[in-house]
Amino acid sequence: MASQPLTEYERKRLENIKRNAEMMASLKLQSKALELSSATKRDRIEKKGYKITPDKKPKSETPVIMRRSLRTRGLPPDPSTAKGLVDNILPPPLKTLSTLPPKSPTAAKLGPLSFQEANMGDSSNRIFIDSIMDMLDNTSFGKRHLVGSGGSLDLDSMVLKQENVVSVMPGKISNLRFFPSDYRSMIVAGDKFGNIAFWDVDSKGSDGIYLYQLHTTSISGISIHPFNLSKVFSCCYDGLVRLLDVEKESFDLVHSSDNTIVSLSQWPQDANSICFSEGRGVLNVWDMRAGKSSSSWVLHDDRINTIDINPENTNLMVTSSTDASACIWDLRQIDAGRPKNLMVVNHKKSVHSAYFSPTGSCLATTSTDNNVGIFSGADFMDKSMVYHNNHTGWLISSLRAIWGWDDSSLFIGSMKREVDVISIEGNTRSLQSSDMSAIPCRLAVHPQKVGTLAASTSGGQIYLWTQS
DNA sequence: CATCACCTTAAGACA
DNA sequence: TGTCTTCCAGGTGATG
Repeated sequence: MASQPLTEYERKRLENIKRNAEMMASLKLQSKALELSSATKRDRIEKKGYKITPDKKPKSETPVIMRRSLRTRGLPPDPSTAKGLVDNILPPPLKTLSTLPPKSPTAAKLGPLSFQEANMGDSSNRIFIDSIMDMLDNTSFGKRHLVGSGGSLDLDSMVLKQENVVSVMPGKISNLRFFPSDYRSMIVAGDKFGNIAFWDVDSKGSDGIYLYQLHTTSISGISIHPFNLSKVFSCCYDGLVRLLDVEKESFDLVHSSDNTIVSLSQWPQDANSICFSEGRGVLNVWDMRAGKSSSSWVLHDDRINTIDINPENTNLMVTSSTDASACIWDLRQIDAGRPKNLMVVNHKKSVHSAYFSPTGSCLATTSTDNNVGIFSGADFMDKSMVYHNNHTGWLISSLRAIWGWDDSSLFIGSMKREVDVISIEGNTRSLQSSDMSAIPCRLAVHPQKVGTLAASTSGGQIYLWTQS
């Protein structure tokens, strides 16, 4: 501690901070359970009404309330949130504040989290479990990609029905995925409060949304194994990686780190390994059986935002990084202690995503330098840069171009509250709907259902586009 | 060179 | 309707 004399003001401020810290510490655990039940009900009750009329909600409180109570009660143990809380009480100097909350490595539970204690919603764990089980039992795995159906997708037939504008969770959605099931449409989404929501789209009833808090800060990645639907992983800036275990009715702890975990991926042919990025540029390959890292490489100079494995040649991995590059690696060949670098894509600014196309023969990158890079042809040598406004600021999740159901087009959210569709030739069209009242920043396509696309917002909503 | 303060931005809550 | 808070982006410009 510096030995500076404290002014009256400063002393008071410190008291407040201390008080807050104590309050948070004491509430940390129990408040979670408390939140769960209280917030839960509200959320659930509204859900239906909210679902149908996203514009207004007269008497009933929307789930958003939950967000508020969460923070007000000091649930979040992490420093950044604590800072915000203190700021509310004492406006002026945030300067010293940043130093005050000792970077506590989060108060996350370092162990499995039961459905019971993680459930933030009103929905029954039993129904959730049954739904998942039902999906596991009835999903068949044929060819994963509907390749070759080129041109079968008619954008004009894609619609956003009003009932498919749904508020599934309180916070900004940072990630979403479809379960790769031809039997059922189920979406998993993660938000900035560490919540994971499962939306069972086909359950048209009042229920169908299951909300769990697995983490303490923003979810940074979700991965579902393409052929093993029970392998649902989540990772978070809080340094944890968790795995859904339906049979044990819990979210297991796979790994905990002092560093942030930024992205996560799996190999199509191997359900016993995962890989995730950690801190500034580190990539870990994790052996699930051994319960430890089997490889760890520094691949970038800054955070790795996405990791993607080539579906055709699973030795190829592509990473995108804040260091303004995206790289393709050959995992078979180790070169100077790390995988051989086959290709570097240079952008002028941070690269927020890099994804292989469904056939694996193309690559798409998205950067805040306002370009979407498209690479095709032999060794991805045919390159084109398509201008696209990717400037989101920090309130909206960065935009990421994802591939549709074949190699012909990319989908990416637009600041104009539209979903832009970029053809591989570089032409841009867009999906528009007056029901998209917010920016659809993160997207996901249903692997088995052509024309079914989900877009998420900073307000916890999902727009589900379908083919009419 | 590394760290820090500050600003931008959209969206919901609230007055 | 206007105002206020958000907050792990990222650039810029100042400071140590």
